[in-house]
Amino acid sequence: MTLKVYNTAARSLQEFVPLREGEVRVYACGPTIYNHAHIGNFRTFLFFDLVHRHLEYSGYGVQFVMNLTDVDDKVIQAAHEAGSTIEEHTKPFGDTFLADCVSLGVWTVDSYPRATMHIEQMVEFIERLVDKGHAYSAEDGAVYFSIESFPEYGKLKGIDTSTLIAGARVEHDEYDKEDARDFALWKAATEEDEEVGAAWDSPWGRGRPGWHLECSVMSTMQLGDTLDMHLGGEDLVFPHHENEIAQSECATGHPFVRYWMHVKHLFVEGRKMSKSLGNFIRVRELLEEGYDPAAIRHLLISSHYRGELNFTRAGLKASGVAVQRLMDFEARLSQLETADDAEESALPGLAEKVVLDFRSTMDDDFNSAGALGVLFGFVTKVNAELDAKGRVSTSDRDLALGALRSMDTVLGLLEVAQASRVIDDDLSSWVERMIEERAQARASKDFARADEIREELSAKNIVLEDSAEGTRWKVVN
RNA sequence: GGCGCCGUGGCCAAGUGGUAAGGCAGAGGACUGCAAAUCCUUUAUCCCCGGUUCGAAUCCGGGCGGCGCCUCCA
Repeated sequence: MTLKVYNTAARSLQEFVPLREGEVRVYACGPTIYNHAHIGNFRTFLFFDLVHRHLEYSGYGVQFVMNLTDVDDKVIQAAHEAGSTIEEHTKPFGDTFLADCVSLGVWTVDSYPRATMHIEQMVEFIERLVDKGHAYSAEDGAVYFSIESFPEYGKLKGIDTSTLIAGARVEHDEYDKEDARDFALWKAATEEDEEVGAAWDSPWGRGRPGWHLECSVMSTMQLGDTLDMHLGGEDLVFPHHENEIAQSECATGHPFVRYWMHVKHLFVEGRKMSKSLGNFIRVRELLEEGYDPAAIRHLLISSHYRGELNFTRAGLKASGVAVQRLMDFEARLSQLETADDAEESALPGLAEKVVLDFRSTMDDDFNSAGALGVLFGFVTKVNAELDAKGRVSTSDRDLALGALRSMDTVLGLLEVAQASRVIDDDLSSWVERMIEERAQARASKDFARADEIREELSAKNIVLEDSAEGTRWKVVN
């Protein structure tokens, strides 16, 4: 029962051993808040959440930090186009991002540092690098990291740095780098930067931090020189994370990250999500269209994070049905009438086994797709047992329910589904009255009236289920 | 060009050496006033060819097909 994670740096599965026993310090590269987050972002953030939840579930003390990038080229450009400052521009997107997280059940993390709040620390960090000979200030007012001073550069991505010069289209001409591969730690302020409030004083004049810097500074500041896990989208492996390693290890003298994990980008309707294709789907839109947030969550965690995932409306619909099955199962168990003189059932055995299977599947590099399979297999077996037995003891029922809820602390599906289906008391009492009226109609064999009531409720997404114990109702999305 | 990934039933998706989890959809059945929910039954030569092995979806080689990164896109 040990956690195994795929470490990008090793390009293989490794047993997870944190620096300090029982504690895990995680840093995740969050969004750049220049626009609303899209579902691709959320595949990644939902994976972060799965890691967060599973680590806690496994008994670790977790310190989880996720940055929000509020100053970089994209932010500056967007603010400029909107005629506002970067602060004004990013504020609402930061807010809606956190709101989207709540909608999809992404747990709050310990800290959401923003680059603009750590300019001073970044300047100090650069000074350390300059002092140690890993960085130099250039004529153009920028400060660059010297790749040559860090022979291990390229180890994360597994590339030979010498190929960078020949092959890639490296930034050139307008910069005064000593080596084309060097990257900026500090950039001199342009007129545009000043206009949108993205310029600060520094020993090298007015300017702003390079994008890679914020993560190195904020992560080591809050979590220490060596992080247990660093997470991000696959696009960040190079150069972002490679550069973070270079900066951090040169500044601190310690290994930066023990385990790197990267999430594969998702597709939409079979194609890459991109501006040119205009196929961005924002979480906001889906929620406004009335899709169940739990269905979105289900779909985004239904395939392994390193595998392909093609996001489609059809898939979302299927996920919605799957979530409903889970909800129905939870309702069946929690509303089950138990009998303490009931004969022994298979529930305790099933409950114990499913949790073990679930854990070991999640321990296998956060295999959420496999874990869902384990969960749904449990649903079918328990339903069958309940059909066969009729009545079970309270303790057997509670064991099954406990197993279900235990697994959901990691998956968060019931959690999100229930949160989005809150019904007010007025509606609730109205439904109860209608059910009562229908019961009378049925008792007097007035099935026409009974069906009429069912229709009326159905129009409001309320479904009735008749059973031996009476009529239950539920809201479906 | 360099580095890398993927190809499992109608759709989605686990499994990575011992003869195929799970979800959705379809068909049939049980139950039901009708439904819903639930259960049962039912649908896979695991892209192709060759090799290793007692045994491969799983390992190796080749082929075909799809894709990613190498551009401050999660």
